[in-house]
Amino acid sequence: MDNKQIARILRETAQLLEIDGAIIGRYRSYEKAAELIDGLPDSIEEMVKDPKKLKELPGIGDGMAAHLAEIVETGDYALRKKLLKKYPATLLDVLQLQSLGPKKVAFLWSNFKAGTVADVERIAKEGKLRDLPGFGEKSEQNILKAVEVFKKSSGRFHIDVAEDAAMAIVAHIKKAGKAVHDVTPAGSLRRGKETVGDLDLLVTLADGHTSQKHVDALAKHILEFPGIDQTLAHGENKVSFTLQNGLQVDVRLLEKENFGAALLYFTGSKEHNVTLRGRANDMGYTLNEYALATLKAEKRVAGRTEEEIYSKLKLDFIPPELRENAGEIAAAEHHKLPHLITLAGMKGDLQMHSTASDGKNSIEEMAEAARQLGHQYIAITDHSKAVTVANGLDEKRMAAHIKKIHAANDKRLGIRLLAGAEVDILKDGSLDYSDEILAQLEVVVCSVHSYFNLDRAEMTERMLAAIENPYTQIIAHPTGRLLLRRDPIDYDMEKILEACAKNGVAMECNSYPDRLDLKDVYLRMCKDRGVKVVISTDSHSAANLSFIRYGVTMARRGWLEKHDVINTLPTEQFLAALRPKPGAAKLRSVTSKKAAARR
DNA sequence: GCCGTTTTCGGCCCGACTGTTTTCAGTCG
Repeated sequence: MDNKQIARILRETAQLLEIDGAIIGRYRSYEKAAELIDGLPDSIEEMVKDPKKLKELPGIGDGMAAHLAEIVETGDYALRKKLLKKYPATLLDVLQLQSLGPKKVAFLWSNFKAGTVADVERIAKEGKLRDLPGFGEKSEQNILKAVEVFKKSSGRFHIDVAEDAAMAIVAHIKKAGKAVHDVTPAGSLRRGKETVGDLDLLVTLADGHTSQKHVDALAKHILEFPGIDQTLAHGENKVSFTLQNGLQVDVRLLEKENFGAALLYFTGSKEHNVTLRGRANDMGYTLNEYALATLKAEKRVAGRTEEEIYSKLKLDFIPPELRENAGEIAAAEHHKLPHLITLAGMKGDLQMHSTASDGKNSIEEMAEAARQLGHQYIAITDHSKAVTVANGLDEKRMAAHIKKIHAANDKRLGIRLLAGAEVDILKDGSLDYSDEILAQLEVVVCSVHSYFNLDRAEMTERMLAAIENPYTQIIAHPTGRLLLRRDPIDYDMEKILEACAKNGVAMECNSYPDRLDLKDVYLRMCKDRGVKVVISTDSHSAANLSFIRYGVTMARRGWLEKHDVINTLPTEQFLAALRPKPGAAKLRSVTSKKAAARR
């Protein structure tokens, strides 16, 4: 059982304990243990073998160590089982409803045996909620709205949708003129999470425009944004609203003096913040969204920038993409943070489609758009024949298409065009083209588009067969996930990455906002295991090529540095870093033998 | 349940906002 799973079990325990009315400290200790384990580089499964070492971890005592041992051994533990006898697991769904917290959930459970979202909806619709203590007509309405949000979706949005909305709102707020010093997106958008639950925007007030009168006027202006569906809150320094697509937006109005503390606070993640505040306490400080201050005298020591707060906490500056409490704080303390890859470092794009299959633009149009982005090379990778719905190319068409790509390359378009294909990995793991065609391709990108539901063992075998095929160079959108729509395919990632490392096959970090596949944890595994990564867009139009910025963001979330990603290399070096073609490998070994003979 | 050079008992991150209350509990991020 990995750390994430253990952390989830502990977090669930904390929530159930809170519903159960446990005192704050008791459930906090489970939350804290979950936070700690979530961000721990070492495996708990290993650590339970040595209870003494386990108990050296802050927040792990005798009790928690015993729980952990039981969880690792049996997959569950007595306390959680006991709680789940008392309360249904579906109460955790109810707890997710906006405006319902542990107290009210417990109340509804004990008085109405309301254990599911559907139960709560029914009771609210019958109008039974409004007369209960602590409830009223308004909270009844809010709960019904929350039920709708819960039913409609996971309540999350693709990163491009969130980014577009943020840009539009920022532009609107800036129209307020000289009252606004700056507008900065924070929250999960700033951390580059692949989906965003709500938008957090920080508005810093210009000097001389900080009185409540000014703030009120500005808030009024913000609430005139044309895309607003509903205003949720309108306080002294915060306005919240939902957009017509359901995305919730929180805008905070603050003084420049507090900007750094607020940015840190509202960027999160929550777990990162909690850990930072704990560290602050240990060092004799207290940290809130206004400042870092001394605990005793409450004397302000930092707050204008994030940099000065990290510095006072004796930490290197932590890039937002890393703030997930996944070991970044320890790394910052020991000056071990990675030098993250940047968009400017990208030199090519290895997956895109043209009008030959399901793309919207010609080879030349894709080339020109890529050149304008500053790329030195791109691979045109249209679909193979198995993907009939995408007008995949059979061998004859592909042979002609390869010639067409070479011909376009000869036109000297200011960018190197590589003849590639996105070759389907068939059900049995074989590739959708003959070796003859594969040998003609300069870049062979392989991916799964069918039979997503094979069992884990079969899927692992299928992927291993594809990776061991000597023509395979890159595995595209490796888990096949579609964010908010389709779960990743299930296989043994450890085994797959081991095979990739052994065979020199690169894993794709897919930049398309619906995919963003691989996820951060797997990218980090690639790095740790020496698996090469390429960042590609999977573009289906020239406009999509700029999506590469999302891929770079994901790579940063995966702690990747320039040297981890091979399409940061110039053309010839990149080609040399790709897995050599079977013919080329033979050639190379012959020449090296000759060289050896000469010596 | 954990922790301690102010504490072995009494705290646990912290402040804003809402809605239901008439001074504050509950929720949220």
